[in-house]
Amino acid sequence: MGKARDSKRTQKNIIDTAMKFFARDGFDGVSVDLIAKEADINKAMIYYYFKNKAKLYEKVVSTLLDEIYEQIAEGIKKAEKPKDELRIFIETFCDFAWNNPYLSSLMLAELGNGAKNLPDDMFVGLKQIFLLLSDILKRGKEKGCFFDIEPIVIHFMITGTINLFISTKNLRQRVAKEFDTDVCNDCDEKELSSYIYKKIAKMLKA
Amino acid sequence: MGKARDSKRTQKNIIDTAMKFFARDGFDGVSVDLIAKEADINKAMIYYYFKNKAKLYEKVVSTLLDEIYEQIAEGIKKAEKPKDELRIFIETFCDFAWNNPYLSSLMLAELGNGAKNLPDDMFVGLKQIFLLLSDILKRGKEKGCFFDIEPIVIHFMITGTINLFISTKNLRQRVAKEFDTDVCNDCDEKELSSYIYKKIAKMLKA
DNA sequence: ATTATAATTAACTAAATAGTTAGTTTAGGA
DNA sequence: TCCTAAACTAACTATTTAGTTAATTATAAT
Repeated sequence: MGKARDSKRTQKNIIDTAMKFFARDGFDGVSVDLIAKEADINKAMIYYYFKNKAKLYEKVVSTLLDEIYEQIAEGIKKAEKPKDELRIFIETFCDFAWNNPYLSSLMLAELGNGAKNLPDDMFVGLKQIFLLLSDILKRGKEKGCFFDIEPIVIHFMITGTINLFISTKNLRQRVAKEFDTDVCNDCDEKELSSYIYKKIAKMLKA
Repeated sequence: MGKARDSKRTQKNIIDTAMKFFARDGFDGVSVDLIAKEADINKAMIYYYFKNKAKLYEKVVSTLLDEIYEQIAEGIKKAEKPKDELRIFIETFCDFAWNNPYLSSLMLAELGNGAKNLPDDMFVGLKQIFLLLSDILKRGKEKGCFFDIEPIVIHFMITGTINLFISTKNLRQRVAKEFDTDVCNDCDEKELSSYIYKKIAKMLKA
């Protein structure tokens, strides 16, 4: 029944549980005791494998950022034109965030507080994703298909919109129930990414 | 030397100090003891005026949201065409957030965690700001100047971009120092808002 | 089977935390 | 001047927190 010792599994179990609660309540909003209890392991195991709470948090964030970076970088390879690269960037980011909703909360939290929970050499993960888009935009500019580019602003426009949309899923439902305002509650990730791509592409045209 | 008793001033002092630290460290990242110490008042005064930590936080958030709402609503009145309303919405939001940088961190934090620190009747403040923009877009659509609108997505695009840009000021400086990537560090709030307006306006055109 | 080592546990500590309480000071109106 | 209510303080409590420790169990190689 899966109670045999298995260090890999214990570690994954801790990371997954920690991710869930760090995303919901933030670094300071979760206690190590709670993570241990929810993961159904002894608290000392967290210190055994991750040294301390901060290191566990780093592991959680870097796990997510590495994964999404890989997926986007992989996807872009298939593209030919900058416009396709842009579309794939948006689609892949959206798809990943949709299926790993903890990413959006964690990214917003870290960007919102100046990455204060991440050590200097760790927020590189955030930067790498930005550079991926920045390069796409630069190539597009050189080839004459994108105009009047401020990469960091465009980056926030795309990733910020997606992260906010995904992390406010419950909030938007509350709004829609109490007042009848359209807040795209039925919208799925394909519709979201295609709308954003369409709009951003238009925005960058000559 | 301003040590005379003055309940209004004490309360403002508490709110201002709390705002600063809640914005930097989040609701769970700040202790009431710290706020009291930094505000140089007795901790019991916080409970005397605000009942508890959660209520103080609500007061901080609603203070900011009410102010920005008022400023935008006031500004929009002067506009004639929907395009001007949109421009003023962006300019005013940008201007306010630039001069009250705690707003951006707090908004991102609340949106990122589903407003879990706000009671049901309080996230209305967030919604009101959205409705302001939503109405502008609706009017613009009726008058034929805006096309293919998803108000909530456009809202996140505008406010998300501004909030991220402002709350990452330090982060962007770190990035720019270590690697030479352009992340708009010299950009002021006028340039930011005019760039965003230009891009969003183009995006919404027929 | 023995043994070394990796995985796991229960029980602990010291500090920090939100919130309370009982009492003291101050200002302003009667 | 005296009285009252509002403004303020110091010291406290009960709980939670991150992190530790010493002892125990399982595993896999010899």
